Amino acid sequence: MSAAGWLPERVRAEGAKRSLKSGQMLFRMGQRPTGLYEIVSGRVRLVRLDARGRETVLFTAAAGDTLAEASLFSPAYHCDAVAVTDAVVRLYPRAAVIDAIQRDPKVAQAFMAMMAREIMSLRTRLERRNIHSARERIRHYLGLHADPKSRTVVLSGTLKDLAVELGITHEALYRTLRDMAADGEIERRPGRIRLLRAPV
Amino acid sequence: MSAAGWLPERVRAEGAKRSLKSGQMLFRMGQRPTGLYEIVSGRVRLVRLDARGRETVLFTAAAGDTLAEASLFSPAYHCDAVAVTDAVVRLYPRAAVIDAIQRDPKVAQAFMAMMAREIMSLRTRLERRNIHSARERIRHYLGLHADPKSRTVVLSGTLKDLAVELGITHEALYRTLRDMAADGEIERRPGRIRLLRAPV
DNA sequence: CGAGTGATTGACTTAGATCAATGACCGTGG
DNA sequence: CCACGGTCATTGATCTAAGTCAATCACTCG
Repeated sequence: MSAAGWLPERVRAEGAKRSLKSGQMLFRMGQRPTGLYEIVSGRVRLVRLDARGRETVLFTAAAGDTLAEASLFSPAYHCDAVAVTDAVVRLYPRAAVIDAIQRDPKVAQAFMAMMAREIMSLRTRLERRNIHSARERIRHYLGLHADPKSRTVVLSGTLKDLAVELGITHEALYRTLRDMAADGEIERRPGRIRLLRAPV
Repeated sequence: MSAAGWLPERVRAEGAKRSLKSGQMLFRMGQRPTGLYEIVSGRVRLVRLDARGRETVLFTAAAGDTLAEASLFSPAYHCDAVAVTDAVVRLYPRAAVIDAIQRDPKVAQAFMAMMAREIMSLRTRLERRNIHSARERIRHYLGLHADPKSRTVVLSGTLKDLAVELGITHEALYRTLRDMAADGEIERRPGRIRLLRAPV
């Protein structure tokens, strides 16, 4: 998770929770950034007006995601943030975060490591989206998330969530899993999937 | 670009070019990281053996991409890197990079800002892949890449490259652009596309 | 006990992938 | 200077995997 585990206690303690109703704005383009947001629950969208004047979604943040890291280094928000569900966020004040990073090399190091990991993860997820076949996409996901020892993937959320992550409909996911199980490629148990053998 | 423009001259000068033949390994999982790679030309893949023992692609790096940032903070590579075309990379030694980051807060700041921007960009590209319709995907891209004044997108590469970025076949891209032009939504000129009016 | 959601399966439709062919360029080697 | 091989751009025809719509069952929760 890109949760703010890298932040020192001192700063974490300053994190102020804020509740948003669905549709409510968290911040607006052009405003001076107030800090780093962490989504506690619900979903928040980063939205920008494009060249045509239409709203275009840059990113939909869900629980655990961190928002507006880039704004830490910039004098103004480059997009709007609006809650798409009722949501709770935690705000870590900009000054406190920057101060912690500059004061303590350990914190800076941890912050950079976290961002580097986030980049890796995003690149892998993007790579997965280059795969056209649903089955291959599922294999890509399972192969990388299975525990090497037990060859088992513990599902963190629902199958519907997984379908969203994979970029396919939940129906397609159900059907493909069913087929993979029928082919003896995987074994299904509630909340987990076990890889059985290499496909033909 | 995530090019290493944030690196101080001193370190940049130490960057040693290395040429790879297609298929050649750049580094292997488990090895001690040597530094930060920047792709000059060609393509290099990050590959890992998954739980099933199959090779799974984590990321395909192209010119301008930076490789193995995460390994800067880790004692061993977590995957293999192999050239998929003849390629040229530049290596910035690990010690020099880390030293520069720790010595100069400006460099650290720039590095963090670069990573934050990279994260934003990746998230936006991932968001785009959630869009199912090819036309909407193209709109998303054009809307965000058009110069707001001229409403014009200057294409950096070929249309085939753009199709890859969008995750659709080049045929689908050609056809959709043709249709959008016919509908008066865009205007095409060699190497650039101009947004005309909001779609119905 | 309804209401709400996840899981699952069936039927039907379609956007986009695939396969194929053509013309425009472009560098280059004889 | 030109023919040849290679890539890009483009369009047509065809096919199919996956999306869409819809219904059912199992659960959980207040």
